[in-house]
Amino acid sequence: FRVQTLPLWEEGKSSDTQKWSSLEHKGPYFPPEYEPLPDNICFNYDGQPVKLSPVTEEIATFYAKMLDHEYTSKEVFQNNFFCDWREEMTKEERKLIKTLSKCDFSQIHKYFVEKSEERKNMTKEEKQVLKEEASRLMEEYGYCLLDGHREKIGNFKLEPPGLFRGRGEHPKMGKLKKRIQPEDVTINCSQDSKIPAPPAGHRWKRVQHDNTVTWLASWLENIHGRPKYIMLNPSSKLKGEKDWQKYETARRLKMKVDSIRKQYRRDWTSREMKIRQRGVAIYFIDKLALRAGNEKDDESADTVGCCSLRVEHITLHRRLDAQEHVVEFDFLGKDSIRYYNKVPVEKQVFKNLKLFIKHKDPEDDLFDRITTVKLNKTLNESMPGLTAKVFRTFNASTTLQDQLNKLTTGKILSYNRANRAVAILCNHQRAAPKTFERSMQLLQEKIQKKKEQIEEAKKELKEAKKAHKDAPSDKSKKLLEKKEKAVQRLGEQLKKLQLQETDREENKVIALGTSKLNYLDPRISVAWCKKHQVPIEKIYNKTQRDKFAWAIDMTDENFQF
DNA sequence: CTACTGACTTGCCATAACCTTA
DNA sequence: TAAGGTTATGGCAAGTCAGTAG
Repeated sequence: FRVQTLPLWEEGKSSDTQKWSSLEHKGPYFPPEYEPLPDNICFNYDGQPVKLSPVTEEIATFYAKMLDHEYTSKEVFQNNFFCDWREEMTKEERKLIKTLSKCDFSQIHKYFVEKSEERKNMTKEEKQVLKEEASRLMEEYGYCLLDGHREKIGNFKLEPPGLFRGRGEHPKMGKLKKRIQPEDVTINCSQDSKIPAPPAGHRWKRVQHDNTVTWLASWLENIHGRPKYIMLNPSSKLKGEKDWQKYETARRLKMKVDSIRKQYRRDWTSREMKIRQRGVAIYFIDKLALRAGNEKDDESADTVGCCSLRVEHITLHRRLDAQEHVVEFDFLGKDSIRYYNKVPVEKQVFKNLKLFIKHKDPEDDLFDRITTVKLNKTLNESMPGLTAKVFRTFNASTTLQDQLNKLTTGKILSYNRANRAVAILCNHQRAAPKTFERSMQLLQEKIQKKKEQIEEAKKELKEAKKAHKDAPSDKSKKLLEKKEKAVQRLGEQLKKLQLQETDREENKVIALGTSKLNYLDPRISVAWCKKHQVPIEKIYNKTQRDKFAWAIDMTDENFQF
């Protein structure tokens, strides 16, 4: 028995590091074995049909399936693929197949296009069978038993082999992602639980019983040699509590942020360069919601965050568009998403930036005296648990709360607007939907139609007015009122459509999902829904409601972030 | 300090599932 | 009832950050 007097973040290590006391599961689900192509489907080399060994053929199908994608035309992709492919070939195949451009995958490609077509054209019954099969799988492998509770697993299926794509200009694009064997997989579960059985004829790499970690299984992916894990679904208690804790940390920052801001402003004039750099970096992280920006190796796409910004990523403008001390940012961030922003900054920041870039080449680090580790150490001293990413959570949630407090209408569109403000702050982008132009056009046609209807209704109203004036009667009065109402109703409908149009237009390249799922304290949204009697289903779909069950459960309408 | 590893969160996208409309 | 559009879900890549060894 222990009375909990310390706040979560100061609790002793033992309770902080132990993640469960019992864990039982079925192990990962392995993707089906490779099914060789039918004999009539042929790979051709230099105009001649070649029957490939199963291993070589499988890899060929990976490439063939991707043929419509633009990236198969990239040199890096082709070279990586061809190199890895040749390594898996038999001696004879390797001797024969020497040039990718002589490889003809078109039959294989066509075969898979037809197959996917067939799948699309399946009957309802056939689809039903598949669905049942999937739910059986989910039932068997999709859940674990954690501390006696049945919890959903996030990704119980192992990733199938294929060709690595990566995001942006990734130097490893096209490399072969190998099939994971049971012998590659480490199982984590409790000692006294039923140990999952490896597939027949195989054994696990290892079975361990480590309750200081939350994963159920892990393996090393061969592209970067980094571990991957099977973990719980966000709806689980374990993840939910962690999520709650994250927002509580952000709320503690809210109490502390004034003094932290004062401190980093003082740091701008420090005698020590590293302290000045740190002060400016934290300012960027706070003001612009930049990510920390860990160092990266050159085996991945060239992207940066705050600490890894280079001189070439900023341009300083003494004046720009009637503003003073403007910093123009232009760099690729996480997932190679472009960050482009022109920001007026404090004069002292501007001065410092000038100093930081002095005598440097474009490809030199802007902040050469600091690292994310040092920066986070400083932040942690200001407030326990504080790291760079907490600022993103804090600023995102604060923005949502402020916006919702400002907009009092309680309409979904207002909520989306607030959500959008956050997404813009965090630079959450998406590719414009393929159907965007078309759906926009459809909406505009609808609006046009509505306008015509209004014209018509107005005309009718005018006539009714005249009729009522000429020969007033109960009937004419009623008609007049009816027409007035019709005009009003149509007007409202038009307004709604136009609002929808703006909403959609503004959302064209902005992704709302990421902030909703990862940055916005769900209690803000739950409270807003309660206050305005908006059903929570309008804001959160089923998955989201499951993930935020903890917040839906505990929050009343008075919650403020 | 740096380099490296491991565990966990965050992020965009393709496609499946669903829903509306002609 | 199929076509076409929209939304939900799964997939997996790519970040963050702590810990450890040297």
